[in-house]
Parts: sequence; structure tokens; C-alpha cells
Amino acid sequence: MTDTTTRRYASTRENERESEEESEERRDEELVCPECAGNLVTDEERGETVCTECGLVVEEDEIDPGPEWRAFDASEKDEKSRVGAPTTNMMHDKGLSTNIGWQDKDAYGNSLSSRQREKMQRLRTWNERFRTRDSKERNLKQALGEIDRMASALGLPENVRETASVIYRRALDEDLLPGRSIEGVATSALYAAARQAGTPRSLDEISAVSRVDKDEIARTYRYVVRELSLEIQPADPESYVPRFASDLDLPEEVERRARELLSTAKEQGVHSGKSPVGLAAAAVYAASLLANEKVTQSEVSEVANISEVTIRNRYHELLEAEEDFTPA
DNA sequence: ATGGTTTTTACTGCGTC
DNA sequence: GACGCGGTAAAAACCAT
Repeated sequence: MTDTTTRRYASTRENERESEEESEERRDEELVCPECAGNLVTDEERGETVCTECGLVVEEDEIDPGPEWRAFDASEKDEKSRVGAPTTNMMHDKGLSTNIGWQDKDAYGNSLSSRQREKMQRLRTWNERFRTRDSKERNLKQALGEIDRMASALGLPENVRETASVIYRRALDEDLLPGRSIEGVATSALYAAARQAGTPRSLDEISAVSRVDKDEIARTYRYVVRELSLEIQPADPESYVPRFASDLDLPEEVERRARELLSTAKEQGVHSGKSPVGLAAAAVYAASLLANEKVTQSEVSEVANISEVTIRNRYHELLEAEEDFTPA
């Protein structure tokens, strides 16, 4: 229950800017009833503008300026939802949470019976508990938004975002957040998820779209991995190949040969300790030589974010390994 | 903190277009 | 002469201890 309400609250906040503008416009039109000069109130659900004094319907069958009701997935549902109260920016939660007074007085100012007082005390306790849960939910909402933003900036597929949010939720549940930024943990979760899904992005790429710097991401990432005992093997160089190849507009053949080079290199054990990105870049370069495709080292180093020197070193090793493997 | 390893930076020389 | 490539040495970054 708490879940759905909070989600609505959060989505209301997102929408408020638009709806505020809209209602502002409407109020400019006419505020007074032509019959009795009473206040006019617009009932958007019914599409009527009604006088509060005499009940005169000033206008009917208005066009509802609100969003369309039909929603096809979760995010649309959030976007299009019309439920929720007006909000203020003044409070951290935009005034959406409840406060129970401390005075132990009822609505008329009379003191409460001791029995009632006890009851109110219990209510205060629980209200506070739910409020902090709500704060976790808001936290989550923000983090998930971040993850989504970064993931699409990096062109990561749906399932990666999915895993990233699962990781983030776990981190939240295990109280890993205190002392760490939401941003940082969210980024780390995404980084971990991308690697787990076999579509790794390098720390450099990740930090390029994150608001957090590389060091913090690395630190938080290690921490999160350790605390949640996530099992993440070192990235497979081959998983970088398709991306580099397509960034360089190389044919499928180059991609295939690059893979071959990498797998024989792996069998020879040449790859251990070397950066996967460097290996992949070198393999792509070497493969394009073999396939007579003209690509310069600097181009490869550009898309792979790796130095040319490293490419040189690696691709020599790759070719050597290949020869040792097939001494024709 | 430390030491070993890998990567980067900067520079140089060679051949080609 | 600019460019692509190869190599080297020293610095920087990284990682496990």
C-alpha cells in the first residue's frame, strides 16, 4: 500500500509543473458567477465549471486538459496518473506526508483522555516509521531515475537497468547507503549490472555519464560488490568487440576474426592481467589488418579509449599467440 | 605504505603518400 | 611535410599485500 501511494506522490511531483501552468491559465478566464457573483469552481472530472453559491453551471463539456488515462507500461502509468494532492516545494517531501500534533488536544482544544493520549502516541510512532520508509522510497525513485538516464546514455538494454535496480534495492535494504551518495551507489549498481549482463562498459564510459567521479564510483563499486557478495568475473574482452567494430564501421568478418584471435589468446593464457578493453581493441585492430580493412591505430584507440601503445603491445602478443597455436 | 605490474605519456626514427 | 606505425624510457595508475 505504501508502495503505490509513494509512487503516486512521486509522480505527482513530476507532473506538477505542467499542471500548475495549466490551472493558472484557466483561472485567468472568469472567476465570478454571472448570476450571483459567487466563486466559480472547475470540476475537471465532470468537465464543468460551477458556481459555489448558486450552483449555476457556467460551462460544461469542457475539454479535460489532463493527461490521457490509458497507460501501457509502468512508466507511462506514472506519467499519466492524475491522482495526488497539490504540492509545495517548500518541504523536503513537498508537504505530502502527515504530521501528528504533539499537543494531545482534540480539534476543539480539549485535552485528550489518557487512553486517547496513548493511542496518539502509538500513532505518532507508526507515522514516523512510515515516513522514513517513504524517504527510502523517494531515495529509490531518484536512484532509479538516475540509473535509467545513465543506461540510456550508454545504450544499455532493458535487462541491465532491471538488474541495476535490483542491485540498488538490495544495497538499500542492507543499509549500505549511509555515508555514500545515492548517485554513487546508483552508478555502481549500473556498472555492476552491465558487467553481469555481459555488456560491460568501462569505468571511463560510466563516469562520463555519471555525476560522480571515477574514484568514488570505483570505491563504491568495490564496497557494494563486497557487501552484497556479488559475483562478477573480469570482463570478457570479446564482449567489447561488437561495439568497437560497429563504431568503426567494420564488416562482420573483422568482428569474427577478432573473436578468434581473442579465444586463441585466451587458450594460451596471454590475456591474464591485461585490461580487457585493451585486448579487445588490439584484437579489432589486428583483425582488420588480417582482413585488409584500413583502420588506423589511433582510430581504434579513439573508440576504445585506450592508448595506441597498448594496442601495439597487445596486438603483437595476439598475433604471436595465434602463430604458436597454428604453426602452419 | 609498498612493490610489482600494466598503462600512459612523450619523444624519436623510419617509410610512404 | 604530414601521416601511420614501431619502439623506448620514464611517469602514472593500478592492485595485492
